[in-house]
Amino acid sequence: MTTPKEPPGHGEDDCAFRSFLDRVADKWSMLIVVTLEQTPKQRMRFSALMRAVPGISQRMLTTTLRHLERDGLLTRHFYPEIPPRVEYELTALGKDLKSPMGQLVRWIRFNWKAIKKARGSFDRKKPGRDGRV
Amino acid sequence: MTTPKEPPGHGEDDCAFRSFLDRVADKWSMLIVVTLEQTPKQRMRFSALMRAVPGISQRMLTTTLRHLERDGLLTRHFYPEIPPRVEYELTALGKDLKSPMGQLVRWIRFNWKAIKKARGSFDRKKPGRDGRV
DNA sequence: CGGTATCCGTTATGATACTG
DNA sequence: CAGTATCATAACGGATACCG
Repeated sequence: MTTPKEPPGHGEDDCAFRSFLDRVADKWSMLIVVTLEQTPKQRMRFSALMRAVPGISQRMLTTTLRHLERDGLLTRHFYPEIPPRVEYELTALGKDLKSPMGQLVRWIRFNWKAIKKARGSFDRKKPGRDGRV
Repeated sequence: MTTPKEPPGHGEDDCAFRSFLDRVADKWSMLIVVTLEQTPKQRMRFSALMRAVPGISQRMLTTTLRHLERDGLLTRHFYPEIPPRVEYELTALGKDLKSPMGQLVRWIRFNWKAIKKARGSFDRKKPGRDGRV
């Protein structure tokens, strides 16, 4: 974002808000937060997260975890053993976020069949306009 | 999404879920849905949305509205007057979504100062690692 | 194990110009 | 007014290789 143009009538506060929306309204961020929410131990190792969030690449997991750490939503616990062990845990702020985020994810899980159906009928009506699956 | 590669061990259901997450967990989608939620008339014209969602370009507004329409979250009412008038309104599904989505947006509005602060202290500790605003 | 660095194709998106 | 079309660019994100 980096304050692209500052739309008139809105200060940097609004722009900052947007940059957080960008971060929080992110697929991987959501999946990681709800995954950490659900684990009984409250903490998960890097490799465990990798397995728990299917489809994520090592690079995206690292990147997203750093962003979440930077935003104060989780903490990284590094144990310099051999082999090294790293555990991630939601902060108080992160635990507070898991409720609204979890609700949204649950909403999608519950309603995606309706969305799928809507997409089907929309594509049938307007074949050439937005046919991308 | 277009079913990119189907990560092993997960059916199309999971993949479909992801594609909806991608769509719903989107900055512009969220801002549009919560904007439509808040308008008293329940409906908004294209130009009104353009004004209500500061910073969005005409192209992104059109694109996002089409996606939301395709997903069955809003309906497009076209009045072939001169000049033409188009109004957008949340469907029942869209109105159902506005609650979890609104909560998330409200959470960010309420907590972004804490996030801002967290970012500041993180960047002070690790200057070279993730300096992007 | 838990990363980091790099390459590189795909997608997202802003700017601009044009139209019914 | 409410788009559509086109272009250029930035950002995303996967694959791969290497490291402490």
